Amino acid sequence: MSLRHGLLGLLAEGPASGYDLARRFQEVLGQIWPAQHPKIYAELGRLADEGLIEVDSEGPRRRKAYRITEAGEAEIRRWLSTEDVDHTMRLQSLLRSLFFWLMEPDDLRRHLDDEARFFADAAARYRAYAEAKDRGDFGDSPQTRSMRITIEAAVRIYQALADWAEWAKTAPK
Amino acid sequence: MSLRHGLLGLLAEGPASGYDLARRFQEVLGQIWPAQHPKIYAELGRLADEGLIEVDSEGPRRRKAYRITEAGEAEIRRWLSTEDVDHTMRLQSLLRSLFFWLMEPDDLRRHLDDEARFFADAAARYRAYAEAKDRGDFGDSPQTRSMRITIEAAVRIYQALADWAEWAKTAPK
DNA sequence: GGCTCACATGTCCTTTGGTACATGTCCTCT
DNA sequence: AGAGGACATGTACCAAAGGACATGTGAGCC
Repeated sequence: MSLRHGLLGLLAEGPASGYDLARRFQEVLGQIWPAQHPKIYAELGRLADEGLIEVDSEGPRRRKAYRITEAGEAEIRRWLSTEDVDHTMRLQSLLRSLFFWLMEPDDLRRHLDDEARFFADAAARYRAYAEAKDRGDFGDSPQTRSMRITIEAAVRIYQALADWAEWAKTAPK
Repeated sequence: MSLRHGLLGLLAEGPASGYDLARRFQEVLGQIWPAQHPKIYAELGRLADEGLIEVDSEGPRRRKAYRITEAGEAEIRRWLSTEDVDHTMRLQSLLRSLFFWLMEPDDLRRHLDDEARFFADAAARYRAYAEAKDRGDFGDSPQTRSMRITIEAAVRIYQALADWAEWAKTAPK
């Protein structure tokens, strides 16, 4: 359960509403850490109950922005420095690849083309994002520097998968 | 829900018991597609109810091996060729990297060392596996050729992440 | 003034994943 | 003969994820 810590971490950057957080999850973490708004609102409620965050302001359209508390900041730091990292990935593309031998050659080629395109597009998208950051489009705070590191990981993973899909086309059937 | 199709795919290679399947999931797909035995037995029951698999043989120690049926093979093929791939990954390492700015430099360095080591070890483990396959240690069936492709993906992803962790150490804080 | 759209928050229900617990069986070693 | 360990299957429960549905609000435009 690290949605909890994902929210705390984002709130450590500054106050935000559930809506804001849902959008940030979607934009930055799209495929890498999906989170739907129902889960986010529910978790925010729980975090507030436990005193890890508190209501910062209420705005128009029932908007409710939260702010991290000292207890919350202590908790996210504790998580970052003492909890073990969960390294599971659950990549459906890899699970499927185990069963390529069941596919017709034509289907497989099409599939690998689609996969290569998808991963190359994703890599390109994150690469563009990285370049914008390097140009300074988003300023140069510690937060953006961390984000730059995250983006770099995304670029490298997607590029590795794109290369893999291309390589797989040449592998003996 | 692709545990279902993971099981069907593995059973397409030949009859196996829940225990066998749990071990194969653990060995080959360890971090890439974890599955606990309770889920596996439950899913096997459902697959049998739906006629996608059937009991092949009963052995000592209550062992029950299943065999894929024609309907089951049709279903796995249908899944492979017509269902969209789910590309979500949920990599906790990347989520955490967003919050590196909250960590003390010493903690962060230690963390990146651990991450680099973990990913490099994983890459090495899969690389050794790949080499054994290339030497022909596991024969040369279509199934092992598909497995070789899966392993190649694992090698590339883990290597990319290991390189990333090393790179992150040099990135400006 | 009314329409539409983005903003904003939530409930409810189903599926999936994971942990704990429980049980039975055969083999090997001492 | 007995102990321990790997083999083998399951139940029960809880946490997490995801989709469907519902509702209210302010801004901009025609």
